[in-house]
Amino acid sequence: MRLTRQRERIIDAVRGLGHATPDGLAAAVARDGGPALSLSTIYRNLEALEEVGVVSHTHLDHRSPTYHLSDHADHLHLVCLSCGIVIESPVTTADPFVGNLLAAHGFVADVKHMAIHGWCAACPAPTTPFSGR
Amino acid sequence: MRLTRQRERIIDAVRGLGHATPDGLAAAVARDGGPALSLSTIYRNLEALEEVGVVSHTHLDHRSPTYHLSDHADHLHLVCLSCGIVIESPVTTADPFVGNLLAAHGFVADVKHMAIHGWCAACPAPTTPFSGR
DNA sequence: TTGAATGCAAAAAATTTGCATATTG
DNA sequence: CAATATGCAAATTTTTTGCATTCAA
Repeated sequence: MRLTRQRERIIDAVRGLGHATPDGLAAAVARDGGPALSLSTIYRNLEALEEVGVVSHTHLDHRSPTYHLSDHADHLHLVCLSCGIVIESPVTTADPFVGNLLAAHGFVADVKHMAIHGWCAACPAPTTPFSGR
Repeated sequence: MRLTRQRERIIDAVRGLGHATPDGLAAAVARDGGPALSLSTIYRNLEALEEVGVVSHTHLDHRSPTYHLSDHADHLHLVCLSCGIVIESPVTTADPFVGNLLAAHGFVADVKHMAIHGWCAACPAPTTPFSGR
């Protein structure tokens, strides 16, 4: 795999943003001084860099995936359905749950792949057991 | 809210499919004998029916949302990243996890909103702690 | 009758793909 | 030099919106 200038810039941008969408990366890269990168280059490189293990992605919502350096992948994400804040929590928080799933279904869960949605401490959670929204 | 013929057909289709994407519903409704429904009607009605509490949606993947009757919303979903199978598990499986999140972050989790991804009993899970994919 | 609902077509938004050109190793 | 990457534009896919027409209550 070649180390191109655009790949370096993308990696730097991912590092700088922490959690970045393809679109957000395009904007960040455009801000770093160099010429803008084609969106297709960004998409193709995120895929390539993920394949090699440099970055990984999570779904914070049902829209764009967000990318981060694989070094920084040791936590799961909590997203508030009300205010949108993203909280990071150590994966160990989910250990008992992961254990239950393994015991009950033989299912090996990767709780980091998709964020857990709900309501943060600052936002009022619906009192009625969630209507599913 | 009016009970239109198309709404009845959509509700029937949701009931019949169990987990249905807007697109899948369009196909199912087209198969029930009557005339096809406009996709915009489907989208608008799913939103309206969810507002009223008749249906709710979950994200099994990062693409289309899947809808089900609210009656049938008492479980969380496990999706295999390898074969795609969808397993339903009682929400109580997540109780300890939900408790941890509340204690540690004051976060009220709705574990049903997004599916938990991982590998089912029949598929080999990556040995290396997941690379994030 | 009349406001809510539908259908259709066009607009958006997010990715993906084809292909000629440029670049790394 | 040769294979890999890039840029651009066009094609896809999914969802949303405007508007004239139809329909349930």
